[in-house]
Amino acid sequence: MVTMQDVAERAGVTKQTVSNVIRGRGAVSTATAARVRAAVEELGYTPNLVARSLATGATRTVGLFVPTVTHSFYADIVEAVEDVLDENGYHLLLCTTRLDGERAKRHLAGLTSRSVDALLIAGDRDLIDHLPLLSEASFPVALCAWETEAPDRFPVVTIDYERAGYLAGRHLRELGHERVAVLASPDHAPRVAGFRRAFTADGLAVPDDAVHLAPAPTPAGGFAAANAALAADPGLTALFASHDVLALGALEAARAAGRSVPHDLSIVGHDDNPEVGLARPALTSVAIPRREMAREAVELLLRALSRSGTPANSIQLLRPELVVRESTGPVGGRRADPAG
Amino acid sequence: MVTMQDVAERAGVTKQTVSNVIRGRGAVSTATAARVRAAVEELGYTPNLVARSLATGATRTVGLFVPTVTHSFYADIVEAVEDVLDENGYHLLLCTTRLDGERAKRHLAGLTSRSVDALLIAGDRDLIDHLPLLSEASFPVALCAWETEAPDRFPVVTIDYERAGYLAGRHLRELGHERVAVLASPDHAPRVAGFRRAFTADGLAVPDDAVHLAPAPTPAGGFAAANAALAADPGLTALFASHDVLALGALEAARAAGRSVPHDLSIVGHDDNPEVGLARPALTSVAIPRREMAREAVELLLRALSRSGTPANSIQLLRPELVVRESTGPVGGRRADPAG
DNA sequence: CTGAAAGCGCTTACAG
DNA sequence: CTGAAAGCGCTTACAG
Repeated sequence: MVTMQDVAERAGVTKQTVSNVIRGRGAVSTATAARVRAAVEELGYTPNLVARSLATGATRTVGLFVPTVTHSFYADIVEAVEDVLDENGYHLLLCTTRLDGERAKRHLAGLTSRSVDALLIAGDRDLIDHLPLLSEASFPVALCAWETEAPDRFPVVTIDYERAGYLAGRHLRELGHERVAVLASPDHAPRVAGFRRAFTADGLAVPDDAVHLAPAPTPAGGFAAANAALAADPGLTALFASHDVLALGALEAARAAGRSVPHDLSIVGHDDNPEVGLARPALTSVAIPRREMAREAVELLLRALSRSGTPANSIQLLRPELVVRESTGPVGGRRADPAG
Repeated sequence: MVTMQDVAERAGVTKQTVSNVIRGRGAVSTATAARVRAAVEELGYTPNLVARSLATGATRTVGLFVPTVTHSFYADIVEAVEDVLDENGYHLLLCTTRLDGERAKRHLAGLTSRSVDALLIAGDRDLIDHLPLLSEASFPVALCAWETEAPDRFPVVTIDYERAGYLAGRHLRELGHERVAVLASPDHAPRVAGFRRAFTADGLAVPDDAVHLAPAPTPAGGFAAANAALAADPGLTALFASHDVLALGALEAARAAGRSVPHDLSIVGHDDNPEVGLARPALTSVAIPRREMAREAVELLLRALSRSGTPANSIQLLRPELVVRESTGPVGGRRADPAG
């Protein structure tokens, strides 16, 4: 491979002049610079980034941990992270942990070995036990998409999940619903709490036994939970699913039970995944700004890097937004009027 | 940071003895090794991978280009690639090109600078114009998931897409269908050709005007194409969609046209994406072994690396498989008999 | 504006 | 089985 030394000889200068020209630093006469550039061109020189990293101590690479990339939520995060990185001349080292704590730990150890300038961990509970390993890390670390129990050692950029649930609840309240149930995943306590708050704020309550845990975070799980909810209280007029996939199952359950949505039953989801717009009826859902969240988290990291300091140990909450579609309507089963 | 030299001093040896112990190479007495290991432990030493890379010339990192990660097809590929890499002690540098040729080119240049040991490009037409840059690459490069015009300079691991289309066609033929149409994306010529071959093989034909290009690779695009197909030939008994998303739109179109699937119209998709099992009726589709394909491609690369040679310039085709579900049935609209 | 020196932290032959 | 030397290809002060 052609080295900086080769270019230097070709241009009749020393290698650090070449270095100066390439980095655009230091003072180099335009004539010399031109000669160097010509030599670079002729030789097809391209700097060895590994050597540069060893000299500078920076790899211009950021590590990202996500549980998986097969969910649109994390896929969006990965792409948003990559966008910010790209804008700033950084590369992305990706690790999906896939419910494998050992694997997560192994990769963590690899990254610690100075191959990464900063690290972002997106909602990755596979890593929760290994996070202490990072407290001695020599590079900035941040957490994002963390709904519960974020270790307070690291800066966090996440969603105001409690408010997300609240928005869903308030929407249902505004439509007049009083008897409602929740289909929830175990990890979604904050959004469930927010949902309930919207009712207690009005002097109502969502009793504990109206919260139905889904056996799995899948449509089938939502189907089962919705059936359970409907069986427990046939007088329900609305359902909040702590995740869209559960809501999709709930739509099925409503159909199976002969209940028309939203006339006989309103359903609100959470996350606003792309597929929910395709459901019939299109699902009302709480949209959470995933890409913005990812951007903020990376920018926090990059800021820390440029100040060569540790990031402020803060927690930043992005605000969710309710997206009203067709699956929610006023209590009482009034048909919507097609004409405006 | 603690260095190898620090460990050596602590253990009372020289640094290359430490190096030997860490790499498990060279002959070191068990007593010395134990002392070194103790020193490593006490000091919390972790080797600097960048320095090692500079010395060895290998980064143990493989680059992967994909168009996006938000499609389950590519998400699966990314995870499969990562699995193989992880099993072999390699890291993943990910680049999603997102229809941005300039960005693709920029990243390509970055990787060329010796920061990667090998490169895998998965079905990425954003890079097609920049592939020549890679012909001088000093590391092995492979292509996978390439349906058309794969440059014959690089080894390719892909799907026998022609056969995928053929399987769809043969299935329909076996069910007795003769008047069929195709909903296609422009990039899917091979699968369309395979589909047509199943008919010409039986002395029938799928005329050119029975191939309808979808305006977009979305359900809406499939909907429009299916409507066009049905309008052009109301006597159609079956539809082949070159991609599942189009098939999803076709299901809608059938519903809108008052045609029951599969009784009045059979529909076959392609790719066997996870969501098609959730469609109603569940979609018959051609499953393509994406993860296996990705594994093979990475293993090819890794093999080349261990032989420190260039990979054989070959093309390897993985075989697709038809998955029959509910959206296809015998021609003639006979209702399926629920009892065995 | 340009050049000589030292160093980043490791590994690779090669002596002993 | 262990150590002294050279080198991987850059960058960072520092003279001139």
